[in-house]
Amino acid sequence: MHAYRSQTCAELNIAHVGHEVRLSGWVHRVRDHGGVLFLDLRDHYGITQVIADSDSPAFADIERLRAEWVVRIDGRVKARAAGLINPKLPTGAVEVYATGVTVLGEAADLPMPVFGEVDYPEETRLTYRFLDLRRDRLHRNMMLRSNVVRSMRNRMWDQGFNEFQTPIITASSPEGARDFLVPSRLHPGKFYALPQAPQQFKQLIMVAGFDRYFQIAPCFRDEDPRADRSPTDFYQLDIEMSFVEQEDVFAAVQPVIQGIFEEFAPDKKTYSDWTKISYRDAYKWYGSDKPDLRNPIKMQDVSEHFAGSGFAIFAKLLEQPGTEIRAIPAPKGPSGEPVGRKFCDRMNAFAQKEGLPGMGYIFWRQAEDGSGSEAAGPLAKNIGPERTEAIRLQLGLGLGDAAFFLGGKPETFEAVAGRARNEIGRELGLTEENCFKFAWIVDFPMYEKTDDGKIDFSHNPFSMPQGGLDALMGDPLNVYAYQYDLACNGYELISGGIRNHKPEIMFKAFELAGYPNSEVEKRFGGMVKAFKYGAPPHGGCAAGIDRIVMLLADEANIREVIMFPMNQRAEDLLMGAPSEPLNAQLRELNLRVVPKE
RNA sequence: GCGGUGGUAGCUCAGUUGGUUAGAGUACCGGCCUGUCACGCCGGGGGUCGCGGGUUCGAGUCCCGUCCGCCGCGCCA
Repeated sequence: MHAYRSQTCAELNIAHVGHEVRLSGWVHRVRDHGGVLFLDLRDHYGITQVIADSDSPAFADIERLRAEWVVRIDGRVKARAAGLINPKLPTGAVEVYATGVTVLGEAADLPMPVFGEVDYPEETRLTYRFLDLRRDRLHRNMMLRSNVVRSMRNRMWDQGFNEFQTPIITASSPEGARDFLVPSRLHPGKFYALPQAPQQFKQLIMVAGFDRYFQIAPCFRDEDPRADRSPTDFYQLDIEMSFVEQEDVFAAVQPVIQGIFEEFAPDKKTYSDWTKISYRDAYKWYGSDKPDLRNPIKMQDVSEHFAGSGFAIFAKLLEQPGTEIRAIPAPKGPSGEPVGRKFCDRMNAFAQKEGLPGMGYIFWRQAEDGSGSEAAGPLAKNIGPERTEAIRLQLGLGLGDAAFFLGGKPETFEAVAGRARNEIGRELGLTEENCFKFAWIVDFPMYEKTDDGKIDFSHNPFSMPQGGLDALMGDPLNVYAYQYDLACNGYELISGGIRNHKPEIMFKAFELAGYPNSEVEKRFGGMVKAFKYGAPPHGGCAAGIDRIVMLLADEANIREVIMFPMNQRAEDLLMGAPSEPLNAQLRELNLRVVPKE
């Protein structure tokens, strides 16, 4: 007999009746009836009921077992009588009559239960992560994650991609996020950095003459977390290909991602028409570069109806250059309930909470004289019936529907309008459930104006500007990059681009952002050098694995799909990270800690 | 850094307009129980009501400050 088990806790069935077996696992639950006691034994695979009565030599020992002790049970498989079968357990037709028990590991009083579905504080969950991971939900999420990663690798290999590993301790590169620095012992005063992504390495791999690279790569960024953003580190399916255009990358990636969603979310609809939306349109229509397309609401420019109208606030606003009035249509939901003043006022309050002066609105209600619909709301009165009707027609709205209006320079209100769109779609029940809707967001602007009026990269500095060197000779703000994101249900799942592989275009691109050639040589020297010796056109992308698993597991928080996540303050409550170094360590590194303030 | 929200037993929570000794479930300890599978029944231990200050005859409750958690904003190409 094996030292610990002859079967797992999921294996036994009617065919094993009469067999002498040995099981090991955790005491999931004990039900002590005095003369007979039941014990649910749990391992990674499942649960098997163990029974002992007063005739059993193991009875006294089993009686003192408590939840989460690790035990080995010797016993005999019994068929359960017809009325005693538990249909909720895969092993529910049998039970093991215990003849012996060995305690392999006792458990102290639990700070939280493993049994049951009760929610408990995240701080406790993270401090005792090993207990939380025993619970069904996290255990399932982690297995889902493992299977997703396996499937990703298989799908990539099947398409002829090769997996290579790139350094973890490497050079800092000012790509965007804050670096994690690692002090160098051999070079006092110098620091390594953890990679924010294997970006430069994968491009070097292309220059090195390999093709179709991928890696399940850890990425490190020292930025504040969000519900869908892990602090410190996360994993990407990193991809790069040579001799490709944007469409080639899309064609390689879509089958992998779509296949993963179809494989692991069979109960949900995975849409296969991945539309392409320009970055500017995404903001205009959805107020976001990662729109949730399950929500049918599409915002529209309605400036013409307000220019010179009786609504002075908007009419005045429109006299300033670069301003627009945008409408968020809010058609009544599937309930058929009219969108009324109460809802409109609540959304107006929402906009004010988000820092805007407010949102004007019109809603179309049953006319008091019964003659069809009439437009109500403060805006309708001010602009008069003709303009109101023109707006209604443009937005395609009718009785029971409403529309919200925002004005100003679009960049000042677009993001809030996008969040309002989410709220409206959710509250009115317009957002389609149980599905995944994808869109490639394309044509990202290469540059943006910072608050102090300077030109800086708005996204990835390594992307190829559309139009090449020529495009960089005009207004930088009109330059678009071969750069794209994949949006799904309001999340950014993938980000990528066709890379800039020409040194002269690269120097020019950085020059426009205020980086002299010397700076580029200094910070990206390795890559620039490589580009001087025969670089192929190349491009790729990186998919957020944590986020993909999060969507598949139907979790709203990324920590639910990460084995050992940090808390919101980037602390590991279980391992006690970060921690203070020993003085000896600091001396060896020639470092001194300067106390704050 | 800013905003929202929360903090009461190991855990999940209740606690009214300020009013006696702060409750329930669960977990833990003890007793009873031979067919449970969220077993049941009886009893017991367990509290700095996040912390500090204030108002009051009296504060878990009201006021001020502060710390911590979560969510969002900034930030994250």
